[in-house]
Amino acid sequence: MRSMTVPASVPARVPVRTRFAPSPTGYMHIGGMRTALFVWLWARHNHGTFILRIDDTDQQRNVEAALAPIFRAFRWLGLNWDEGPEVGGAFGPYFQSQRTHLYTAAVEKLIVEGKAFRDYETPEQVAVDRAATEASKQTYLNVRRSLDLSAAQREELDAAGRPFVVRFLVPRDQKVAIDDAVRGHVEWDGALMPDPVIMRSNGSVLYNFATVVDDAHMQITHVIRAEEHLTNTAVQALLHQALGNTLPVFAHIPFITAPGSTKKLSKRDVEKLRNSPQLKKMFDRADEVFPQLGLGNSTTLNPVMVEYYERLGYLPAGILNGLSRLGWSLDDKTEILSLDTVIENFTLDRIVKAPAGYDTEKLQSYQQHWMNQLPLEQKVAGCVPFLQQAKLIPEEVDADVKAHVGRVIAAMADRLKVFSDVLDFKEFFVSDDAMTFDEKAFQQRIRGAEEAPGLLRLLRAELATVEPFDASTLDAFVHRFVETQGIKIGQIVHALRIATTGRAQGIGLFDALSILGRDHCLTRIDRALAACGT
RNA sequence: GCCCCCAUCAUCUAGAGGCCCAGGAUACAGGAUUCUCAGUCCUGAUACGCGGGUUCGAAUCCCGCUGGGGGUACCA
Repeated sequence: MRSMTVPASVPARVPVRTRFAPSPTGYMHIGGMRTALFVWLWARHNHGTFILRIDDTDQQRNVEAALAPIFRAFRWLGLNWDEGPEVGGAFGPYFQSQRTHLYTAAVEKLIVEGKAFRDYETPEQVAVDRAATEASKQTYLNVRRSLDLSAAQREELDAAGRPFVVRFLVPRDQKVAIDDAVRGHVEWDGALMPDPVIMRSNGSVLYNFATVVDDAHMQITHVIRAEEHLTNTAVQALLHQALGNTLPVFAHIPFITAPGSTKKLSKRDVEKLRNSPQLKKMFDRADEVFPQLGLGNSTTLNPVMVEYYERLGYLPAGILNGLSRLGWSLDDKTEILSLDTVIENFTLDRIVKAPAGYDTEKLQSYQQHWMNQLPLEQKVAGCVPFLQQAKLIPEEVDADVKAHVGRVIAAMADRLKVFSDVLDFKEFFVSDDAMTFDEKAFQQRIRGAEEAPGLLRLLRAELATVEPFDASTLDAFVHRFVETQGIKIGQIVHALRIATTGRAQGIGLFDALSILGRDHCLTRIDRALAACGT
C-alpha cells in the first residue's frame, strides 16, 4: 500500500473565515444554535468573517417561511453574519439551491480527470452487493462494474435512458488523515470506504459534495461543526484533495445530549422526554405562559427551539452564557461570562471532547444572574410587551402605567427570572373583581382559620385611616396591630396577603399593599370577607 | 456487521506526571435571615468505569476490556 496521506490541515491563515450552514427546517434548534455560536465565536475571536450559508438542497417549497425562525434566532441573540442571505458578499449566492452550476462544473471536472465515474448500477444490484458483504462480516464496498463498461456500452445505456449516479472514485490504496483542532489526529483507510455518490440520478448533488465545493469556493479556513460529521470528513478531505483545494482546518465539537440522556438532543427526543424531571418544568411553563400570550402551547414552541426562550423572555446574555459553557470553559472557576469575555477567550483547544448534556437548570441560573444585572428601566422595558400581549395593560403605555409596572417589578426583585414571570403577578394588573382567590389558600388561612375573618375586619377598619399608605408605615402599623391584639404576626399576615392579592405567596406584603393602594386593598378585603359568608 | 469518536461528582466542568486522599458551578440536603415565596449567607454529601503496564510517583502516558455515542443513504 502506498502510504500517501492527504496533507495535514494548513496552519490557520490570518483572515479566518468560518461558516454555519443550516437547512431551512422551520425552527432554530438550540443545539444547532450552540454550534453556530462556536463557529461565530471563532470568527469573532480572530477578527475574521462569519458566513451564513443556506443548505436548501432539499428543494422545499417554502424556504422563506422555513428560514424566518433561523434568522430571527440569530438576530435575537445578536449573532450577526458578515456574508450570507440579506447581507450579500463576494462569494454568493449563499443558497445552495442557487449554486448548482458550481457543483455540476466540479462533477464534470472530476469525471474528466477520471476521479469520478458514472455508475449505472441498479439500486437492486447495489442492495444485493451490500447484503452479501454484510453476511460475510466485511466492510461494504461498492462493486465498480460500470468502470469496465466500454464507451460503446455506455452510449448504448445512455441511449436507452438508463439512469446513473456519479460516484467519487475513492483511492483505495490511500489513507486519509486530518488533524482535527479538537480531536487531534484522525485517520481512515481508503480501502474501507465505498465510493460515495456525489450526484443523484436526477442531477442534483449531495450534501457531502456541495459542502466541499462551497467551503473551497467561499475560502472557508475553519470548518467547525458537530461531531456527527466527523465520519463525513474522510470523504470530504479526499474530495478536497481531488479538486485541488487547500484543506481547511476541521474542528468537530461534541453534540449536546438531551437532559438525563446520552443521546443527541433532537426534536423527537424531546417529545419523548417530555416527562423527564428537568424538561417537564420547561414544558409546563410553556403550557402556562404561551396560551396567555396567544402563542399556542408547548406543542408549538418547546425547549429545543430557540424561539421558546425568546418568547418566554429569556435574555440573550443568559442563553449565550449557557450555550458557551456547553462543551467549553474558560478556566477552573469562571462561570459567568459575557459575550465579550467569551469572544476574547474562545479558543478551539479548550473545547471539550465528550458530549455535553443539556442542563436547563444551569441555564436557568445563568439567566437569573443576567436578569439581576439589569437596571430597573430595562426590566420594565422587557416586561411591558409581555403584559401587553397578555392584555393586562393597554396598548398605549402612559407614564402612570409605566410607573406602576416599575413599582411591581422593583418589588418583585429577583423573583423576576425571565420577563414572562411578571405574568405570575397578575394581581397587580387586574381589577378587584377580576382578581381570583387561590381557593386552597383562602380556605386554609381565611375561611377555615377561626380568628382570621374577625381580625381581618378589625384591621380593615384601621387600614382605612393609616397615613401615609406606604410600605414602611404599613409595616409599622401591622406590627402595632399585632401587639395590641396580642396575636402572632402569622395570624394576620397570611390572611391579609390572600385577601388582597389572592395568593399565598408573592412579593413583600407591605410592598404589595402600598402598590395596590388603599382603595383596592379595602375593596379586596371586603370581597374576601363576603366570600367567607360573614 | 464494519468504521470512527468519547469516558472526572446527579449535571456542566478544572485538571496536559508530583500543586489533587481531585478544584469551581448548578442541582440536592441541613442551618441562619424574613410576613410568604424568591433570594442571600454558612454547612454537608457525592466523582477519576475496570484490568494491566511505564515511572520514585498517574485522574493525567501506553495497551486491553467494558460502557456510551456517532457514522455507515441517490439525508443533512
